[in-house]
Amino acid sequence: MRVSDKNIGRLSLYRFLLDTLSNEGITEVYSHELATAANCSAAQVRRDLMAVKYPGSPAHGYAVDKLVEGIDNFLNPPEGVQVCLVGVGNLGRAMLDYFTSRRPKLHIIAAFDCNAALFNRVIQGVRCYPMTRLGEIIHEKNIKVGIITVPTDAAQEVAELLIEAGVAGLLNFAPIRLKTPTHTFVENIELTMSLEKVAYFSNVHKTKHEARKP
Amino acid sequence: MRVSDKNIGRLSLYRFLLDTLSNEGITEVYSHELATAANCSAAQVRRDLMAVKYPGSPAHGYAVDKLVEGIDNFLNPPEGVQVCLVGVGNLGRAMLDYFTSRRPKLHIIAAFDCNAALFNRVIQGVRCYPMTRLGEIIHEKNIKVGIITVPTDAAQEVAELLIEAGVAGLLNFAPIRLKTPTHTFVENIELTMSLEKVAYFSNVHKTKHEARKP
DNA sequence: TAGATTGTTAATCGATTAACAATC
DNA sequence: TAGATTGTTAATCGATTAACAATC
Repeated sequence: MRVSDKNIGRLSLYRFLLDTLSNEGITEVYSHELATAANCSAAQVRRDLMAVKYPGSPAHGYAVDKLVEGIDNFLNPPEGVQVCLVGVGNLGRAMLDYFTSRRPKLHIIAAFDCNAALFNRVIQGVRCYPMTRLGEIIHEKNIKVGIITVPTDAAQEVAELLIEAGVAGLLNFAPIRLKTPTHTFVENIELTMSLEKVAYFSNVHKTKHEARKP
Repeated sequence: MRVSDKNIGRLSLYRFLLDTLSNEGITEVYSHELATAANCSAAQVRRDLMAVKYPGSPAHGYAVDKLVEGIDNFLNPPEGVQVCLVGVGNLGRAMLDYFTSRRPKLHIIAAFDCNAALFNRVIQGVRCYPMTRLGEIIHEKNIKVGIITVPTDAAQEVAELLIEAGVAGLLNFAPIRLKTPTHTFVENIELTMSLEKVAYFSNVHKTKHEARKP
């Protein structure tokens, strides 16, 4: 089975729903329960979970804790993925806060900024370094993913520095299309698009088109 | 033609690309140029633009400025959409900053927080009000969209207050699935999913699956 | 005119779901 | 066993693209 962008997205979503169930003390879950929560069919859930290769049982469905483990192992390599963040402004701090202890195998282990007042400060458990040490630290700590939360003007330059230093994937919050080599994976967070979707599908437009959940 | 979530997303993306072209002083654009930039086919672009009903010309393609106008008119109602934001922490401030003057017809005109130190302060041109005045101000200013940037624990309660007050669409940054009535449109910003995608498709996994841009 | 692009339909492609044997 | 669910394929559905007449 080809594993697509959408499969990964749904697996991440199931993972999140399973966390919620786990917190409620629920130990078993059926495909149709995850389907309801994720807004898709039970067959879809079973199909997605096939990629994870964690088998369910006709009698008991899936064991919540084992399934979480299975999805984690599938999505992230066992040794974990080292992540850095560039741009410790409001958005950067919010992201350091957001990602703290959300996934055991995704570690933000360094932040970079050009503001000297931040050097060596620890924010949300992450140490802040000057931009000049970016290449050195990425090499040393084997960082493979970079989160870009710098102002738009600086984003392209930062992307190039990160790629040059050996990062293979970027999560980009700046509203520009980064020019990157084809072997680099870029995920753009398109916030304007998201707000525009909400504005469009809110009943403001009810007269034109029927609002619906996609 | 049915207008789907994806169409709206791409239109918003074209809109963004056109802004860039406009800044470079380019006045005409062909479908295949937008297609290259948006990573889709020229036919896709032409098909999407049909919904906008702004006609191109076989000789000159599309006029950049008119097309921007056309997309704006299509995506947002002429009178504009009033938006509020709840939760003026790091993320809330970052969003107030981000959305400033990005779309002429999407106006963030109020922010709410329970921190009394923020009351009546103006942040990025947006006045901050106490939560107790939420219903009153949403009515008064005819606000139809709410952005939720409060901590996870408070998100469900805030969503209910917003919907109660008459908001029709929500942009939710909290990592939970909000329980909302079916007539409310909710767009969830799934940041963990996004980071997980980057980690997966980065060459960390090259041995398992070929990394690709979706 | 010749060449290129637009608007639009038919064909294709891929993703989702229905269905069902195997299993508990 | 009977009833429900899993894993998996075939059928369906919807979105994307190829193709082409109309147009500049």
